[in-house]
Amino acid sequence: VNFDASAAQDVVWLNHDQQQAWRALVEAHARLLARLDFELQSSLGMSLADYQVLVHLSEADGQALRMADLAERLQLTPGGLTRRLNGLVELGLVERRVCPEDRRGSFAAMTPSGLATLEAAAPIHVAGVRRYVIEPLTNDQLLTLGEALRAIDAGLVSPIDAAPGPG
Amino acid sequence: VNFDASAAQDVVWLNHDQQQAWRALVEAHARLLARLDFELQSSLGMSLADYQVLVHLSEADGQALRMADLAERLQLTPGGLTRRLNGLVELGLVERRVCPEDRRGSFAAMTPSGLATLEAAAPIHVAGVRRYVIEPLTNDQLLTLGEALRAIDAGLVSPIDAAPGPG
DNA sequence: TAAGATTGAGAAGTCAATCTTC
DNA sequence: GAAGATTGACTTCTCAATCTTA
Repeated sequence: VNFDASAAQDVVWLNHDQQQAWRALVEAHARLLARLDFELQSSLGMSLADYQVLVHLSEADGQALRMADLAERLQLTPGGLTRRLNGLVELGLVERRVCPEDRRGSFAAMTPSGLATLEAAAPIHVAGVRRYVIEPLTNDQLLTLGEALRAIDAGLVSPIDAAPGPG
Repeated sequence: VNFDASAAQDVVWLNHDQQQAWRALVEAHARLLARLDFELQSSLGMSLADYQVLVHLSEADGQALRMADLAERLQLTPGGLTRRLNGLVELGLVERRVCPEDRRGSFAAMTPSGLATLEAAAPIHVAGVRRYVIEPLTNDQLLTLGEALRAIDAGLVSPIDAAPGPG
């Protein structure tokens, strides 16, 4: 590991490659998600955010998840998920169910209409991912991209309690 | 859930590696930016969004940029930039200047206080980028990550006019 | 008392309309 | 009329407070 022991005190700047990689992450991500959202929106009137809810539900047992569980997968706060689900419930794509074993909790469950909508949206979304993420990359680049991003993610799983101090 | 191929004639699904890379991009990015924002917020009371404004201004000639130019670099709409700048102006970190050559336009210019704030924030931000992006990766991974993301970005520069048709 | 979900208040962005200047 | 910037109305999220059940 390339560890500068004085890093806590001395600012070590970013070299060119580091700067480029970091900025590319921010910029490419923003443009990519905007494009994928636009394509779903303009073809089916559906947001990428709502699509993601249906994707996660479709992968769950019984196509239903506890609110807290779904919120974690979507990286949303509880309040945020409640409000996002309201829209999906009004559209009839998802329904709430009481949890029989813990009546504080509730399930978000995909409806048949939600499944049909997901099946209509998935080809459009996947085509976008292929077009903008898969096709521009070599197979090697794709593999390393995934590896690198999972390594970054792994370094972030610790809870946010405080900024790392010099100790 | 497995979708019937008849639901989408020419849809080529994503294989495991493709799926992993795409999801890692979304999830790692979200966690990373949340963390970097949190660290700036908790140490200096500054948002990552405001920090980005100062960074772009600091790199410009005269440490000032036209609003439209700055909006494009930040991937913001004109209205969004106007509102973000309001906050920075109230804090005294940025000021508006009339453009002498085209009085429709205006400049966003960094103030001395803005520069001082940027210089205080930069070490914190850079330390976060190093900690969460640079250090978890090998040098080779970092280089390929940057290459791959720039390739993705390059495929997205075309204007958003319509969803790509079957052609 | 605490945990799961929702609600009120507010932050920060978008879109469309507007005002000013070209 | 068109371009640069701002504003009004709205969307979608967060945080903190609340309500319900464990």
